[in-house]
Amino acid sequence: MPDTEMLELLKQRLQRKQYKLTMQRRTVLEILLEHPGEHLSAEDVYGALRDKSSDIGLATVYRTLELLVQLGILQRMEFGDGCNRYEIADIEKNEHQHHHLICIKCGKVTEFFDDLLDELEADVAAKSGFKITDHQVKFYGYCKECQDELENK
Amino acid sequence: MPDTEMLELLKQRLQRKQYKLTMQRRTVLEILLEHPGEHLSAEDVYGALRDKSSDIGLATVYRTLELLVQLGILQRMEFGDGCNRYEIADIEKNEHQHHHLICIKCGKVTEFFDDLLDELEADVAAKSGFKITDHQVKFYGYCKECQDELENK
DNA sequence: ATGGGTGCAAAGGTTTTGCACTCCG
DNA sequence: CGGAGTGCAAAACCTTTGCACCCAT
Repeated sequence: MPDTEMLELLKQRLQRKQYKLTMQRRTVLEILLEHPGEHLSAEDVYGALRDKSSDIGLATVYRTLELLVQLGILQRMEFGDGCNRYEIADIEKNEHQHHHLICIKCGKVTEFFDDLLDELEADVAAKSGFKITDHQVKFYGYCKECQDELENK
Repeated sequence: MPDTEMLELLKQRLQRKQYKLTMQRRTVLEILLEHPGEHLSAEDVYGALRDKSSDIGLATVYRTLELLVQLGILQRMEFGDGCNRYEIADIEKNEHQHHHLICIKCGKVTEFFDDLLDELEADVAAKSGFKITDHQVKFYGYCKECQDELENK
């Protein structure tokens, strides 16, 4: 989805709930759009803002990130390093889902696209009675580089 | 796996790394074994310990829980309520994997057993080059009770 | 103009750490 | 016995909150 469409989506979803479109909200979304495939923490976003000489308070960053999650524009996640991380959500339903591969040696997080999970989701919904709206999958293991390092010792 | 076997496993894995078997470590494991299917936070464990008039410091509870995770005896997880939670890990490889269903309305967390994920895991490993050692799956949605409540309004 | 949004600083909650003392191996 | 493990309190972190001021609608 192009950046201009994302801004449009933000406007729509804010309006629907009578929220205001402020410079801060637009700028935080911009930062996330400029870092695809990364998983930014509130502090990361705050840093990126200062680099842009955009003066937005840290509390506002926290508030905005959570708001964008509520609007379904961002997805919140965490990889065990003690803080929440955010990235642009997979908006289109027919888009490939993406999961995370977390290296337990170097900590690197990479993305993996796949939709084998649809089957599992349907199965879970049928058997459990839950009405599933979202899922999150994390795989832990050793990335290629760390495997090589381990072998060369 | 019976409780006595888990204690045996703890002894083995501690010994292998030259760690000591202390009363505190045994007792924390006991607490976790006494709460199957729950997802205890450090504070929860600390509370359960005081109920048992077992006097263990909160810092030790934190240290012990992390140690047990390193030993592969516990699994760490979090459900977005701001603290880490722990439960006995699925030790046997041929055991059914268990996933978590998190109600986004009432917050209830229920377990779901399934091993459809083996297929996905193999696929991910083949395509990504990651050597996968573990995975974690969370489904978000509405539990049966909350669905009913929403319909009756 | 008016109520939601923001910035700042303070407070809150969870987890980690430093250090003297304890106790397992 | 010696060093890992523990308890306590303090510190470190991330995140939330109260309040006066600002600015989209």
